Amino acid sequence: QRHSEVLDWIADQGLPVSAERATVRGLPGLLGFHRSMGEKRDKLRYAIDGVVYKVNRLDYQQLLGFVARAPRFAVAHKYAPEEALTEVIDIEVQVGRTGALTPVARLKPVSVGGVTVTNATLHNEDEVRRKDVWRGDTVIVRRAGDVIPEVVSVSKAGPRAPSDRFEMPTRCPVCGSEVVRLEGEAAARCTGGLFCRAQRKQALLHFASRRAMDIEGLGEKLVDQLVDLEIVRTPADIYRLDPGTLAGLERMGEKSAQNVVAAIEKSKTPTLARFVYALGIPGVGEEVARILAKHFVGLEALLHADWADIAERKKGVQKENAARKRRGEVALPSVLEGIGPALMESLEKFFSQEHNREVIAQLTAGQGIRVQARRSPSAAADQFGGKIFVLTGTLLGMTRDEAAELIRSRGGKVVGSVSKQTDYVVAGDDAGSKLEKARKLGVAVLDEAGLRRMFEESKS
DNA sequence: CTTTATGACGTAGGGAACGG
DNA sequence: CCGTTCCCTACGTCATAAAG
Repeated sequence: QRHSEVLDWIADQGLPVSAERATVRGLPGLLGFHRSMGEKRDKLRYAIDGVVYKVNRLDYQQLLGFVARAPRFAVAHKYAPEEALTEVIDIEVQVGRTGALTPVARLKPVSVGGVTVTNATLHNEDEVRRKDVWRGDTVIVRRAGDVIPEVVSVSKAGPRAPSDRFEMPTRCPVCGSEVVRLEGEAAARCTGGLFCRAQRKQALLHFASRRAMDIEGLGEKLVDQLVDLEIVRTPADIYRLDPGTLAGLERMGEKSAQNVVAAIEKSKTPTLARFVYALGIPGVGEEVARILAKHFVGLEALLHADWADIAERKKGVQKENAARKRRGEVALPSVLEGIGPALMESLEKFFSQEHNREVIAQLTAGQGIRVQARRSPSAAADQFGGKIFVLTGTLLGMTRDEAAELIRSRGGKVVGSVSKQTDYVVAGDDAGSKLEKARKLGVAVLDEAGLRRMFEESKS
């Protein structure tokens, strides 16, 4: 957090101390500690990027709890990241998976915070205007949070010729399709869809990625070759690859080709959630895909969904619930909770395009991909009946992702932080604060063996 | 309105395997 | 055999979307 945000945060806690009066290891004031550590920073035998303040009373910690990614009883106060001056050699445009055109500053290589920075995203057209960055300008660069390169501001405007100004192209630099920027959106987008090489490549990479179809070895360079040589046009073509074709490509030997083919074979029985995520529908990430997979029995049901009707019903339920709330009655379950109008429109659009339906048909009918149907509500599937799990520490026999999937498949829910709502905390090696919190709240704690025993029980 | 969740972005660094 | 190339992931911030 930045300085002012930290002050706000401390003020917001409603604690009986102020930032200046709170003490840390005998030093007066959090900010004083921050300052004194800042002075010692260079002399330390290790690198630090800031200081963490924690509320050191367990009852206050409990009160404050957690949000998804962070505790609310602790906050990082970072030192201003190192900055450097460099020149903007060019501002180019990148085409992403969803067609978004992202301006990227190509920089004269410069060392910032221990790494050499040569590129920095400028996010979108408005951002370029706001920072008023032109080609040839000298800019201040830093690594936001000491990680991601960022152009802070222009330090000295270069000799600016009219052609040095960044203009968002009106035609996609890769496929030449029209570029549009929709009302209220920050991104300008290529309308070429999957006919655009750049979008096709990104879509294929996403399709194959670990959290989607998990085809190991199908990376950027390989996809580049496959698309440029027109060996692969759609995800379905991936499943037509044979070792001979692959082995003929650059940097691909017999071994690599075999490995890729084996990985492709292994990917043929995805869960519905993974398959939907792999399709790369705009706005549909892992979480939304999971919600859809839970709601629809299988792929067929999803393909035949009447989105206008669902949106209508959702609105109806929301209205009814507002009325019920006024009357103090129990609310009805929401229709497709977590999926609003914007996402429904995106889904409707994706599934109404003939091209997309064709690819899905090829994958499932032609290439033998069997999307796992949801299991019928057997005893096993419902074993955990909505019980809430938190995973912490390192598991030995399985990864945390695998454990999470197993729990979900049995009707359990996996969340990121421990609260009174949590039913079980599964603690692996080196479990930290979550385990402490579970003990504090009296939440049941399982070790890996205990979790496995629960899985075993569900089989019988 | 506020709060919460999520995806996109760039670089380093480690493991696997290519190819001379 | 060994230098080189490729794949993959973590990390922090911000924009955006949904729900409260």
